[in-house]
Amino acid sequence: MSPASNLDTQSDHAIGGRQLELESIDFFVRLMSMLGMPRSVGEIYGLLYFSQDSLPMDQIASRLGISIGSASQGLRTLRALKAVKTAYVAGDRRDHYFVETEFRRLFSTFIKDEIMPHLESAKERISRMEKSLPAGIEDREFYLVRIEKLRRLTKASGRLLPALSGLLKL
Amino acid sequence: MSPASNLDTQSDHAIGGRQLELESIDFFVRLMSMLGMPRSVGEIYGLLYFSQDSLPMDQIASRLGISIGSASQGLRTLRALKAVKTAYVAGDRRDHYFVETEFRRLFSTFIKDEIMPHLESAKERISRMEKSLPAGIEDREFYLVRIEKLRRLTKASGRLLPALSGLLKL
DNA sequence: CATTTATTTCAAAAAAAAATGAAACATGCA
DNA sequence: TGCATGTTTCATTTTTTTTTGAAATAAATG
Repeated sequence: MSPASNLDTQSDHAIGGRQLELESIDFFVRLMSMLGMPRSVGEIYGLLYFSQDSLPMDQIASRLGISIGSASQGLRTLRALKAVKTAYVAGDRRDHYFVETEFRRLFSTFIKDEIMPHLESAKERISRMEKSLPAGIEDREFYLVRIEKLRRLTKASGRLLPALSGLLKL
Repeated sequence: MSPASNLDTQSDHAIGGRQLELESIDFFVRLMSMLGMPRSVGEIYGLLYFSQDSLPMDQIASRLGISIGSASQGLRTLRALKAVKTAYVAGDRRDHYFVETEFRRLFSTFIKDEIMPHLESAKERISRMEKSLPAGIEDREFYLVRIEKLRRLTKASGRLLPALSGLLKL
């Protein structure tokens, strides 16, 4: 049984071939999962990536064979990442979604929203380590050196990561 | 109930205070989980990070309150990442583990082993997309442009990521 | 303003990932 | 070689994450 057997086979118009669509979904499911995103998020982005028309939520759900709950949740995630945007379509009250294809911007949001907050709390945690170091401890130097290493790691990451998307010359 | 309530409270010698140890475990559990590693891997690294002596597997397991199966599996992962090394201890046939603290090297292995293979298969997938593009398709240009964008993304990532650890000035 | 249509929310179910523990396998030692 | 100690493996259990589906909410339309 093919992995895509539950994809809606109707409404195939305006799609550059089912095979391309499947490859795209596969591609982005893997990419998103590397970034810790659930399958449905990759599926949605993958579907939209090769879609010329923007699509409403219910069509996304039915084409992918996922529930509207998943689609709603997945689209929320993608909106937060600025990975999809909505288009107005005259005479239709549904939101129509299309992808942001500038990966540079996408990663930049991802780093800002998903990584930097962790780095912030890491800094606090390192301060707590220093405080929790008993006063008259043996080999105080050993512990201080290792704590300092962590501080340098977070400092360097905090500088490097936001610069990363800028280096991405696509 | 404290999150660390199942940590072994015996054999507390040679540790710079339980609090420091707990903060360290907490720190690395989060860091590793950002890299998609299971909790146990972070726990082990966190325990070893502030340990002056190298520790055998059974002590790691009992101090963390995890099974030896988990410890074995976690140490295998850490060895593969070159994040821990083993030390010979005279008169003891057990392997004794200690951490590699050069994060630069650690990340470099991580990128090479966990990311680059995916990039490789991504390239193949992009080629397949191009092939699966129907010959006489309308708006061929639209699809080709999007495919090309993916290719540039993988190219740029393939160059940037391996260079990353070099940029990490710690 | 009642009705239809679209979307979100969230408890429950399903699926996926991780941990356990015991058996199998190694390995050093008497 | 046979025993004892240490480690890995892997089927099972537990935990965590994701999806579902139905109810609640919101929002446009006649």
